[in-house]
Amino acid sequence: MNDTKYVAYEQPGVTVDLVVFTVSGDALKVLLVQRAAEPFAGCWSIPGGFLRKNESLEEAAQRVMQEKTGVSQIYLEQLYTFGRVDRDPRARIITVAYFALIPWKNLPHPGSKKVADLGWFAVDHAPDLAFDHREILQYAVDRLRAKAGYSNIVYGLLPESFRLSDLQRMYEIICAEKLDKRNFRKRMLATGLLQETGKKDQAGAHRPAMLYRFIKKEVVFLD
Amino acid sequence: MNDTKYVAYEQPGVTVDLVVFTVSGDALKVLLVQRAAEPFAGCWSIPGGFLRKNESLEEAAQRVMQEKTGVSQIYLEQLYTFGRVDRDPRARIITVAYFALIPWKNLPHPGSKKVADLGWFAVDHAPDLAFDHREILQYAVDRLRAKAGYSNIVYGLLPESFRLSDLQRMYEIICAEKLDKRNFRKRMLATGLLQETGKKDQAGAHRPAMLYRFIKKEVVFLD
DNA sequence: CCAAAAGTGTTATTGATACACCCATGC
DNA sequence: GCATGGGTGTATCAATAACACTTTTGG
Repeated sequence: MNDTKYVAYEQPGVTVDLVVFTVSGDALKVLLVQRAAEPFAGCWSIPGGFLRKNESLEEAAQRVMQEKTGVSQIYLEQLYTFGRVDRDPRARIITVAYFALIPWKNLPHPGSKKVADLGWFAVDHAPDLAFDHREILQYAVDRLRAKAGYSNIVYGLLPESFRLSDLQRMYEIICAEKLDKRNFRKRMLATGLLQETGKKDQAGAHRPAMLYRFIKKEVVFLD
Repeated sequence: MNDTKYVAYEQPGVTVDLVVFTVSGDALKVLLVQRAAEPFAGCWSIPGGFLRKNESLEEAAQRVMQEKTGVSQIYLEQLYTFGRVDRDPRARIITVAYFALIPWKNLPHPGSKKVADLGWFAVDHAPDLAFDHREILQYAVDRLRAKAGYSNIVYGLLPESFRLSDLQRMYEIICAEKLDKRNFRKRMLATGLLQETGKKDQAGAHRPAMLYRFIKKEVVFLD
């Protein structure tokens, strides 16, 4: 870094935007906020906020997450930093985008809440978005899809314990392709990342399923 | 993004830092600048500069590259944005780090130049670095090594035309492992990304080598 | 007893790895 | 003629992909 002027008033604004994913029903969904003020009043957008003096980028992202969903300590990953000169018509703003994964069941009021101006949208049927948020969303979806293929990242979308068929459903929904049950189970169990809980799920008129949990609560690259 | 205050003087400074790699001899090297002023005066650091009002992040990175090496239009990729609160003792600064690849032969005065306060260092023997630049460098090296494995990214380190043995050397130096010549050639030619130039290199007391070029001048994922 | 999801192995195909000799040139 | 790097093919092994039936439960 150079020692050019440390004049803060010359500096752009810095925000943190959060692409929050969940899976509910049979769709990958993203959390959006309806804007109240101009520009783009009434338009949907990705939730975000300004970086504060005494917090790191990661802390800002966790704070925004907490403010919007009431949930903390979830999986967050820095995605990309967007800095087109005219991306905000009011002022020069650069935004550090993060993406987050959260199990549908862990959300405070699953489905019913409909807090004020927040909404969950299937990523394939999202409305028009403010600013360059369409681009940010697309970037996040691409990254999630890619990363699902070579990591255990989907653990962030599942509750503490789950059936192998739940896990398979996550992969199928995220990557939008059907998988073979036997090969899938073989491969997953071979990773050594899963552990039987000993408990069995019982819901529905069929044979009960063994419940599993992830041994590591962090992203690991497979193979 | 929220509509909280657009007060620029509350905002952190934004810089762009550039981890510039090249391969020379048998080592992966990085470009460093020796700092003149405090803090960390005399200490080596990653080159960078403040983001200007009328340039995007990418443009700023290309400008810094031009300023430091005299080279433009090279492969640049955004790496990560670093924002620890105390990463700069003077003021709150967040930095968007990029990494760049450049063929040793394309540098203005290969080796001899030694422009002022610039130097090339083997990444495995880099000196202590200012600020959090050690962390940034490590992040860049990890990314380059990983990406070499599943993309054609090394094209950025080679001149327009090159021998297959040059290409193999790049992989071996970057990933620090020896590769089998026949398997390597088979795999590379199978990607369909290489094209014979028709010309042959002639340098040295041995059979001349066919020169190849990359068909695509962009990063492509393999397999 | 019927519907619905759980659970379980084998074979075929494909891709990855290991490995050694002859060739063209400059000196 | 010898030293130097260029160029080539095959056999083995490992990973992946394709594929169908039996089990346990609730109603």
